[in-house]
Amino acid sequence: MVAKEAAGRARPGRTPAPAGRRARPRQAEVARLAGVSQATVSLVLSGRDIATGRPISAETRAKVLDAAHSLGYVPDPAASRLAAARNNLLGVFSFTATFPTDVRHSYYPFLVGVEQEAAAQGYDLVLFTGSSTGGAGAGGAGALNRVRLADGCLFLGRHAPADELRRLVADDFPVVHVGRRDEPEGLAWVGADYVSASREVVTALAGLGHRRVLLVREDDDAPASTDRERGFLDGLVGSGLPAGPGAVFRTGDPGGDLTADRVRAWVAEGVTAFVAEETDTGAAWRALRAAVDAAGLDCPGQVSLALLGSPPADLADEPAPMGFDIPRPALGAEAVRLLAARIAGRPAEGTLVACAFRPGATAGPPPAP
Amino acid sequence: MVAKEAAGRARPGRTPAPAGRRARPRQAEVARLAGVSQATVSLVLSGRDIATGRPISAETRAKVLDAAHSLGYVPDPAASRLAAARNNLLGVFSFTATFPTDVRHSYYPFLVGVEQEAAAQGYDLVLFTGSSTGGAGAGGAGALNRVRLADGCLFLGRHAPADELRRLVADDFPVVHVGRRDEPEGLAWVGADYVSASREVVTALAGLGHRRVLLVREDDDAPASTDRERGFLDGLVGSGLPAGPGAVFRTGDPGGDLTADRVRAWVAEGVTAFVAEETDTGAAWRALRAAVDAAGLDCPGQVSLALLGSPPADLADEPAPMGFDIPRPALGAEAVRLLAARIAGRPAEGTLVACAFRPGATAGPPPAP
DNA sequence: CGCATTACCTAATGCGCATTAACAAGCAAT
DNA sequence: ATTGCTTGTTAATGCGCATTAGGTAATGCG
Repeated sequence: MVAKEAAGRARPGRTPAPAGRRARPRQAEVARLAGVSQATVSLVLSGRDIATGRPISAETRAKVLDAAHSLGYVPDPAASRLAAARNNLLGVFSFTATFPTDVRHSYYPFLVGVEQEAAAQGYDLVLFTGSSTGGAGAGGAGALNRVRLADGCLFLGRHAPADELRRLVADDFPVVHVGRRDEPEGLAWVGADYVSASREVVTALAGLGHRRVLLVREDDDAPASTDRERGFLDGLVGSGLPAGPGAVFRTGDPGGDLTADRVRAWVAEGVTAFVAEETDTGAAWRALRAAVDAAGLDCPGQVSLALLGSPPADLADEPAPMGFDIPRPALGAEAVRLLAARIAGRPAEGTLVACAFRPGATAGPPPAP
Repeated sequence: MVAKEAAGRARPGRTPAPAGRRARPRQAEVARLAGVSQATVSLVLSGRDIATGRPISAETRAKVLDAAHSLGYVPDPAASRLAAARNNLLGVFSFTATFPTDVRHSYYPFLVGVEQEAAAQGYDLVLFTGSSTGGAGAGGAGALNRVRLADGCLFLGRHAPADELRRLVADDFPVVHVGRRDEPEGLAWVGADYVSASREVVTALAGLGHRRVLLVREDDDAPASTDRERGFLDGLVGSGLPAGPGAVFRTGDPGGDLTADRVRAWVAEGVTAFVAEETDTGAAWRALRAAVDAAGLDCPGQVSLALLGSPPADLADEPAPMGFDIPRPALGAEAVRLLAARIAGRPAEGTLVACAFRPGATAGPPPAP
């Protein structure tokens, strides 16, 4: 009961205007000062007069603008959103434990592009953090709800909760997922073209002369993994190489982990190149590198390695592996463009963005037999 | 005109309810289904019935909750905020160019504490990004305005715009600044006690036997710099050492930059220990290290170095310098506590938090003359 | 049995803004 | 003059929710 007294709003209740200086002025005050109606103020300030062909005389415009300026009027974003379903705010929600604002964070490069494009489109950004649990959940339906404060929302991460997303999509709330995603029907997304990029890497290896290539992937059926595997197999087939189930190894497969012995065995069978998928942890790549090292194999010399993605930040100073780079900033920017389209009512479907091939220094011709 | 048609809201205009499944249900729908009034729904869902001693029968409560659940009701945060001036959202605004590539993580540790404490207090977090310029600014008054979406807001950074902050404070919007700050009268803040911590470092150096100590600081009059200088000078005086203006060097001072020659000159004059202030870029510390290195001076042996703060993350693997650690997560948590108090209407003033002295490995006794 | 309590619930109102129907002029054409 | 059209402005309404001032039925008390 104390709490209600001095909340964020200057005058919560029906208390009459205070004696001294007015608190934050409303459009009504501006209107009074300018000698016009509140509706006119709204029209002028939102610039909708010209946009909607509802003209306002230059004189009136000036009066209103003067009044607003002298009173220091600023709009209430909550009220705008309530009344018009627009407040020029774009939400960004990521499903990692904490803030993706850390530079080392793998989502960071996306945000760079997101922010640029958002600014270019006249939107401000609002980041919602994923971890908090305490929130306002009256219905308990979930923390995702607060994104409705914004005009639309971007989602980052492999593990966005499908049901909550489905709900937003069903309500026709503008949502764009960064990363390909089939799950909620009708969800818009932007994704990197892992299939083509992976195919290209395999083709390059084949071009160097490799006849047996092995993919090391994690045991996780996210689209990002599936797509890479498909591109990998496509590439094998396209180059006339054997593409049986033996060409793919899942860490966690029955038969144990990725060990030096296993690598030696493969090499003995004729495998001359290894390809690892990239994930947010980079586990597959690390495991592969470790095993090859432990087996005492020289990398560009005896075996070739490639990474279907970019190396993790902490390995940035090692020689760049063959592979491809995901244009993360571009993806972020494209996501914003899609979202803006959704907000404007235009439909939007999934969009693929091409990756850039990276020759790197970890691949060469196979050793002579 | 196309735009208005399919905005974020399911049914923007006065169009009657659609034929098929209803879009996002309102309290009114819940009320209808439960056979009670909308007001009762609000009371039950907000839990305010028991809180305010306004009793609701268990039977009615159950009916309402059932209805809300079966309809999948979720509250509209914008409407909550508008009606009650509360939505359990805490804003966080930082004033560095939003996603700067090199600096960012210096605020990261704060956010860790902020997030934890916010969750503990039942708040969700919303991050506002600083750079965007395109936003809704009808009044042009500024991007800070959107923080009003939240119940209150935390501000991070040395260079928060004073006038915009003043405005929020004047409007009695709950604001807490992380970092000591005098500027807008009545602004609540939490800060680290740089004065005491810096004094302690100087005292430690004096205790090792140093008689002439020099402070290297940036040419920036933020309170964080001023406080460190004051503590530094206090420490000199307290230890009976000379504390004239010659004891402080500002990078950017007339007379040029921090060079190896200059360092040699100081050493020739009898300076045996150097102290650098910490800033978000770590520029002073970097410059000092570089100059000492270039001068060919051995660090713990010929000169002692200390850093008034923590080393930047990219230097984390070097030996830790003498200095102090700012308890950033604790500061963040304390800031949230203050902000929650402000939101609840309790007044809140500035709060200082103590830093932890760090002996480090860059300081030893001065060389024998 | 009349009146004051309590217990429980609802009608009404407004938060600040955007939108729309309606209206008031002004002016051209009939 | 009457009609029709364009231009400029306003009254009225509602977004979804919280809150306050009652209102009604059930109970207690003298």
